[in-house]
Amino acid sequence: MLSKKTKYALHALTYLGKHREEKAVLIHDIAEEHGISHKFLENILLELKKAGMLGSKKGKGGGYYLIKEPHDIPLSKVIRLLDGPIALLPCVSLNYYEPCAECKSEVECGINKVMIQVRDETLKILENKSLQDILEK
Amino acid sequence: MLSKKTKYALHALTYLGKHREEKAVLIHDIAEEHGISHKFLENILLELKKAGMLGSKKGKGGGYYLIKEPHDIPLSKVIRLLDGPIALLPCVSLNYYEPCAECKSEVECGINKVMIQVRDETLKILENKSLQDILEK
DNA sequence: ATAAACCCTATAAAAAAGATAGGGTTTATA
DNA sequence: TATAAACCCTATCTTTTTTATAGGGTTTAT
Repeated sequence: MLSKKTKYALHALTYLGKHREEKAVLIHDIAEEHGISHKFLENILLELKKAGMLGSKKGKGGGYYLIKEPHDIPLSKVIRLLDGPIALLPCVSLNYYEPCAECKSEVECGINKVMIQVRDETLKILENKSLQDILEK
Repeated sequence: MLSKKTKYALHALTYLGKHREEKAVLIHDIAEEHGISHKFLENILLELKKAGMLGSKKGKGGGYYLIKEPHDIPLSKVIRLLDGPIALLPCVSLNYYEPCAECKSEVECGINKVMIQVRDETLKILENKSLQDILEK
């Protein structure tokens, strides 16, 4: 399951996407819209900013705004940033690979073979669907 | 990511599948093979048993054994039993549905639409792949 | 009888997730 | 240029979930 962090991030991005004509959107407004803690959301927006998805303007009248076109923000990127691996096993993760402690041999293991299929089908969707698709619904 | 519980369960089932000619396999043997805590694994096997996937024999000379053909144990069932929902969002889970607190309207939300696709593609694999496939590798 | 092995429930420990706190820096504007 | 608004940053606390352990109960082959 996606963490709240990721869900909040997706909702925040959606909100920003819907308010693209505005120069900057306040954390406060996004938080209120979705009933999220202001401070918790702040941390998330900061991460999104560091990852290059958002821009911000400090000071009075400041706020956050998208700096990419919605179709250039794949959902896989958001999920990986906030939640880490998309794969169901560390040993088949493309971005966060780690061996499984309880597994003697990745070559002989039959479990990872299936999980590679799941990973690939999932990525086929999440790498091709973007914020644009969420906005269009 | 799959929890250790689920991973251990899959390894245990695999072990039992490989030792089907034996009448009963000891928890101890499975635990040792994969470096798992005996007692932790015991709880897991108990859950699998209650779910009707395993049989057991008490007393000296007892142990666990499969009571279904490996191809009749879909991976989706094991995962759902130990880990719960397979879907990435509670609001698109078929077996563990719950609304998302931060979401105002499921109809208007664009996020769940994508997650339904992911769920369906994932299930297409996990409901059709079984212990048999893991054993065959 | 005894020892081996599963059965069951409760609790503890560790890790992860979620949330909060508080001050720092920047900037529009009066 | 003082002030208030708003983002920036890091640390800590709380809660929840996951992982693991403990200890005794019951069954059964020998």
